[in-house]
Amino acid sequence: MSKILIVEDESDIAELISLHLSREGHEAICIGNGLQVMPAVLAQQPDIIVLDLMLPGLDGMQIFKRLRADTRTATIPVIILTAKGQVTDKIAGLELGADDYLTKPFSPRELYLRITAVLRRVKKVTHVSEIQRGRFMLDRKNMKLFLDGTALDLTTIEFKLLTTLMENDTAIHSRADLLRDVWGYNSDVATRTLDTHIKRLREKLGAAGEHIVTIRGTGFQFQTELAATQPA
Amino acid sequence: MSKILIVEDESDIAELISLHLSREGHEAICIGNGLQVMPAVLAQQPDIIVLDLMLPGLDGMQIFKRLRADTRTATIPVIILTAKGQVTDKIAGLELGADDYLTKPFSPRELYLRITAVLRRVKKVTHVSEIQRGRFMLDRKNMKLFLDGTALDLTTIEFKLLTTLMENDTAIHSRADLLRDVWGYNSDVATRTLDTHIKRLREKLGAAGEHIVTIRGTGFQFQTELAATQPA
DNA sequence: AACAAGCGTGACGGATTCGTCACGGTGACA
DNA sequence: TGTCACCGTGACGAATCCGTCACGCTTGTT
Repeated sequence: MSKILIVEDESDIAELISLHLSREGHEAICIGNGLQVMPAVLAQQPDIIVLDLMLPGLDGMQIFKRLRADTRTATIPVIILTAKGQVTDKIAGLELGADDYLTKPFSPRELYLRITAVLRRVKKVTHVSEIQRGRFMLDRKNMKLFLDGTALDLTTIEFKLLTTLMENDTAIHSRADLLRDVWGYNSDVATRTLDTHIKRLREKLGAAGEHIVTIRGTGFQFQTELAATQPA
Repeated sequence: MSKILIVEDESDIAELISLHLSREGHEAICIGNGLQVMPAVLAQQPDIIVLDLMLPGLDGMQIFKRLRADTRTATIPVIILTAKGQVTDKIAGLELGADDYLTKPFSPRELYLRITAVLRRVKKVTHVSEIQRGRFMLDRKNMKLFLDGTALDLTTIEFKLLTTLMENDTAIHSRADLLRDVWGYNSDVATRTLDTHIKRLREKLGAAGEHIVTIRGTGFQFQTELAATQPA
């Protein structure tokens, strides 16, 4: 559920949009130009704004510029509505930082799709869950490992094993810990499975496999910075 | 809040650490080597011990071995402090079961980070990478789905598909969107793959599979709250 | 009612994944 | 130096995963 502020003077259009959006589970608030837009935005804190450029009083573009100038509202996504003829010269709106635009006439469904698309895009950006360690970057969302910028495909277990190791670099992960965290084994079982997967990980990492260090008799450790090797 | 026992003879270092840790909301207790370590540990029952190996009297390593030998203290995490030069020969500490080590000089912040990392690992405190939607709870970390509290195993693709759907419930995900987000397909390809995986997901969800709704001609949608079905 | 487009479903086979085992190598310690 | 515990590695087979296809059903339209 998202809160959507609609700035539109034609009340029938506003109602139509609002009805459709609320049916899809959103909260739609409509205001015309008679009311001040900026105070309404600050009061309502909408997730997204739908702005008609063809407002009779203050030019819609002026409102838009004001929204972008104020730091409190600059990050709120805006979808612009224009009439058919305005399109070309008003695409300037996009260059000013609008997230999308729509030309009248349009179907409520179309607007809805644009809104959800924009919301998804915005929310995705702020929802990144990544682990950065030196040359390594773990992308949880896409279950990928980036090594020096190039993507590597890992299997489910490999990914989880590496994630566990990397989440606490500098920490030693005992065999029992890893078997518990990655495999869910409770009791300490004697198995070579862990070793095999460590090996497969190191293989995929190539030379960078050295970052997975064996602590003999104890377990394994991910070292972001490799200890300097003594030259001969 | 955790209780941390610091075994350190240099009082200024001990105070610095203690001050920093207490500012972060922890309870820090400092003792030097003049006092008996083992009795202090047994009396205080700390959540974690920070042990300086460079104690003048009894060797720090001896204390550490004793901590590990006693069943009452063997499970308490220990972070070892060493001077720069000692590193290589003292890594032996790790093999004896230390959870982490730090070489002097170090910043209090660094120690704090290590401590919280170890505590998190031990306490199994998981990150908040969870999505809650009605009866469903997605656990990103363990790639599991909890439905009404019981865990369901999903395959990699199934998990990602459901995650994508659930991240924006109320949004309709077009076939093209899903193929792009889950499979990484760029162009719109005609395939039944998506349908097959939707079906497999619904199967695993059982009756709750109804939460995945088909929007004919458009795509799919995850509905946290099912629309009321009209009785006959 | 007839039709077409869109969707659900079962089955199949190739590909991947993963646990296990045996064997050889390596480091620790006496 | 000998011994032993521990670790690395290659191979193998079972299980799973997953894309594809054919076919039938459903839905919406004329």
